[in-house]
Amino acid sequence: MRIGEIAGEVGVATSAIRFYEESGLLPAPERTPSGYRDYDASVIDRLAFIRAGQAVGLTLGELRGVLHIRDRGDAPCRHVADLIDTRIEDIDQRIKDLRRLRKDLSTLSENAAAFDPAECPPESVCRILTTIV
Amino acid sequence: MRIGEIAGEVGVATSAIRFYEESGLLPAPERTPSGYRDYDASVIDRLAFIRAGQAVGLTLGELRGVLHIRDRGDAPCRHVADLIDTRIEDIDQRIKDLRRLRKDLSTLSENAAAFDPAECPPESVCRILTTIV
DNA sequence: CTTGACATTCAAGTGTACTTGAAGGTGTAC
DNA sequence: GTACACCTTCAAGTACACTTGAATGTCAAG
Repeated sequence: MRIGEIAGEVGVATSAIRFYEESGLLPAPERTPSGYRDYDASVIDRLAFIRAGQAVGLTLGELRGVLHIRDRGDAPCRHVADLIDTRIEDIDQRIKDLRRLRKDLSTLSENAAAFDPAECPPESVCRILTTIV
Repeated sequence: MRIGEIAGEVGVATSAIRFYEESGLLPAPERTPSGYRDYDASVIDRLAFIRAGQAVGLTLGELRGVLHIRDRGDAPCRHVADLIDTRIEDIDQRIKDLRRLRKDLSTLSENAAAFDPAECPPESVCRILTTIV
């Protein structure tokens, strides 16, 4: 299969596929006599895996690690499970940070409603923002 | 005041200050006879404003907009209030997305615990991740 | 008078995940 | 035979907010 077919099948740009090859996420495929990349269907699973990993926020670097373990012949289950758990911790922290930020912004928004622009001194640029810090 | 003093005062790198000037967030300061930047204290408020804005997730582009309004002689209150409200909407969406992602990851993590690596077929790289998609 | 901390400019690098552009070759339908 | 979609490589660009490096100049202390 040519690169365009694969791309259409998986829903990813041909440039992304070449980029993944370049980045060590996909093996270099066979070539037709004229030099076109000639994939076999297995690359579709590999791309599906990459997409699934990205969808849960794993980086290409992390996915490359998983793929290398698989390519070595081992099952990457344990490694993937660890990545997922780390990801969960990251997300919990991110949500916490965002909640706090949201609270601050709500306060700012309330302050803003109560502010009279005519009385806002120019030297601090905008008092609304600095009321919280 | 020289750039290093300002930087120390506000807690920002000298390179960042030069970058802000370059980017139109800070006016070009006076120079000493030898060519050193010679700031007056007002730049400290301006940098404090930039830091406060960044702390609530505003981009330098947005802050530049606010500063330009202030430099035109107007009070940017209204504009800042709008930016804050937009930011709040963004954050609510982000939190929603992250919650959903977290839920998916929890499911994956549970699946992972139940998987036997020995029975994981190599062709899909790692079945854990693709169980959700 | 030299050392060392500080300053200057300009260009280029950082990280992430790609995309875009240039200049060209290939495959197939009409 | 020619149009047109598709493929190739390689370099550079994108967004964001800076940092780093090179080569050089300045200031205060000892």
